[in-house]
Amino acid sequence: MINMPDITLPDITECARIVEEPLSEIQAEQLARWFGVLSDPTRLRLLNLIGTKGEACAACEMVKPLGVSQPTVSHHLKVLRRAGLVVSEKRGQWVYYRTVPERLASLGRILQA
Amino acid sequence: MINMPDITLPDITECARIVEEPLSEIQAEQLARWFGVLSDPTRLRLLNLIGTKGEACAACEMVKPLGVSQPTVSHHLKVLRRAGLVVSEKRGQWVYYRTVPERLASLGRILQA
DNA sequence: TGTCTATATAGACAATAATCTATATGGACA
DNA sequence: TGTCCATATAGATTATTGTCTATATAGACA
Repeated sequence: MINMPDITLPDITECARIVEEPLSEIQAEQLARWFGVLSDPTRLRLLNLIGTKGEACAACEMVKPLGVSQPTVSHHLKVLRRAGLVVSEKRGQWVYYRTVPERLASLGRILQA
Repeated sequence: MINMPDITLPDITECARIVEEPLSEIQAEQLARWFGVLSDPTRLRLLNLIGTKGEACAACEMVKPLGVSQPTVSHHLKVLRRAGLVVSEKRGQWVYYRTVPERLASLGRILQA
């Protein structure tokens, strides 16, 4: 079965486009947290690795190419999962990850004027 | 005269869309730095304030509504300026800021699959 | 049911970054 | 030219976060 995000972050499309409508203090904090998820190179590489492969297994396909420890990969995958940017699915002994492109896209739209 | 960015960050459009083409370690680091600029609520509020007003003066229009000190505003404006997300122009005694929407938009496109 | 292995958690540590107060700078205008 | 005010810098402090090692968990499969 597919893991859903632990934390349901507010629907990005509800936030004003960044340079158009006024942004409340709370919205700014939520948005900042979103961008914070993307502000780490290891997480971006994980996201990219999963995205380009279509699907990737945590330990078997990510630890070695990224050159960081297994707990570090686990930690970052959790951050991505909680943000809803990836979903995971256990098959056999391994956990496979896929990206959620719509989630990324909706974040991207905030930056388009 | 208009201030240009101190640091010329790599053209975002040269980076692969995040979930499509492979991302090098260096590209990931540059991208992460970009998103890092957007990962602070105070900076997002500054960007939004400037964007919605069309133009805003540093001390006279930003310090009070944001509820942070003048040096803090100055610091964040510098970060935004160096990232090329805003440009500044001195007129009379004040420095006025404008956003650079294309710069934001190109960053946004990276997230669109 | 027991063992083995993938993944997650705990806890420590180091680096980064956001904020403040105090002070410097520099340019506008009398 | 001198004063004043907007802005920038310096330096200290605190909070956050990314990483590691060590260990726990949990579930697949013999």
